[in-house]
Amino acid sequence: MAAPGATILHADLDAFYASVEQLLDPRLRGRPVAVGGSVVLAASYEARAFGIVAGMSGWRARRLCPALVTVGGHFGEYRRLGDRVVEVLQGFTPVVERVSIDEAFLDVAGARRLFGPPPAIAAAIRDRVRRELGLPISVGVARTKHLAKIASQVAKPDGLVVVAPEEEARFLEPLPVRLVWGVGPATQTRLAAAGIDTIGQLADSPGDFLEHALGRAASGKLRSLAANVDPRGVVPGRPARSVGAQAALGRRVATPELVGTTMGYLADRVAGRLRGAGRAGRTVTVRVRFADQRSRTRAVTVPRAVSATRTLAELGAGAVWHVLDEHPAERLITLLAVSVGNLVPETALQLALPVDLVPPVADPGGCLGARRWGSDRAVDAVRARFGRDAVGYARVVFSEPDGAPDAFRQLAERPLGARERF
DNA sequence: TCTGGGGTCCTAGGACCC
DNA sequence: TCTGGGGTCCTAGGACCC
Repeated sequence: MAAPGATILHADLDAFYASVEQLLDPRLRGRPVAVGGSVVLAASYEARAFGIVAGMSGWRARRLCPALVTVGGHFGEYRRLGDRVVEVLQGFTPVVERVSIDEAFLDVAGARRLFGPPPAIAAAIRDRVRRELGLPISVGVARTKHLAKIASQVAKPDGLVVVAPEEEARFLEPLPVRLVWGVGPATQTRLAAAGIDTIGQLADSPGDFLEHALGRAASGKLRSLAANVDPRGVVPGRPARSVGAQAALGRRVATPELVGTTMGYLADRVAGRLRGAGRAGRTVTVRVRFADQRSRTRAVTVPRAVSATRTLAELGAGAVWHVLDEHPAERLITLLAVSVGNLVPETALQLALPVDLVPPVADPGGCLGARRWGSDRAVDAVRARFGRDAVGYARVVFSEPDGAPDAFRQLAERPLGARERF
């Protein structure tokens, strides 16, 4: 079998939010820019030179760089420009897998006849995104997704790196293990303790050592990187496997009112997205974080998939109380989260079930859910016309002035299915 | 002065069935 | 009845990524 050749591209916009801000306001170009308020969501490369990184508190960032320009963020523009970039990519091939708002894989194997060899396509993409949208984008080209992603990281900022098949080993050898997908701070520390800092050293270490240190899956992933076999193809439009939402609460006493209101708010968000995508889920998982930052999760799986707001809120609140009852000494909580997994398409059949077929109590997602689903649909329709705030739960409880804006939440959301456009 | 939110995948153990 | 093996589903927690 012939080698497939380096046809996988990973395209990654550089310091995306900050670059958009510099695009919108020319006065910001060349200056250290941070997007966000109390927390830095993104930092321009000029700001990164001062050691400022995403996730840092705004307070600390300003100490590191007094000249830092902090901007609130134009979240609608991020989404619009991210979508435009994807349209540019899709002009070269339909095989585009979007990973997040600012990042995508492409397989250009079928595009060579029209647009030339993959490195030329990568260069053309960079050129068009720069000229038509005014944004810097880095691209990695290789035989596998994994390697293409590493290549784009090496290419940053504003660069292009092509890894030819015969150069793979030499390319990887000196790179830090941290660039490997799946190696985070914990694994990096463990490897460093064993004297392993580079991918080359990793490739030279015995397989059973890796398996012992990292577990079967992670070591297998590393081995396949070293051998450069990556079973994952580029899959356009992979649907999400779970949908969730969380709310930080400060330090609050867990009262029935607090739990009920918060779960209502979170269920409203999650169930709304599920219905918007025509999906429902059977497993509801909640997370409770206590004042000491430790958290507990609890999951319940119901026979019939749920997408009604009130049903989800009730299941979630019940699970939260299970956790709280198991920790009677701790009454201060700092965060509540709910997530729905085991997703299935929401069929019309589910709604058409006769109301007297199954008792509602035994079937939280079904018949009772059907009636609720109808009123949820009415709310969805009003919101579609007049906006989220037109009807529903009082959001004012959760939108503290310097908390994450609602638009930012929506940016982090991943597409659920065909009906929900990214 | 330790910060936000939305996800994926893996592991390990238990329940249950054949 | 006991022992063994295999498969599936579920739960809780952790590491990691954007």
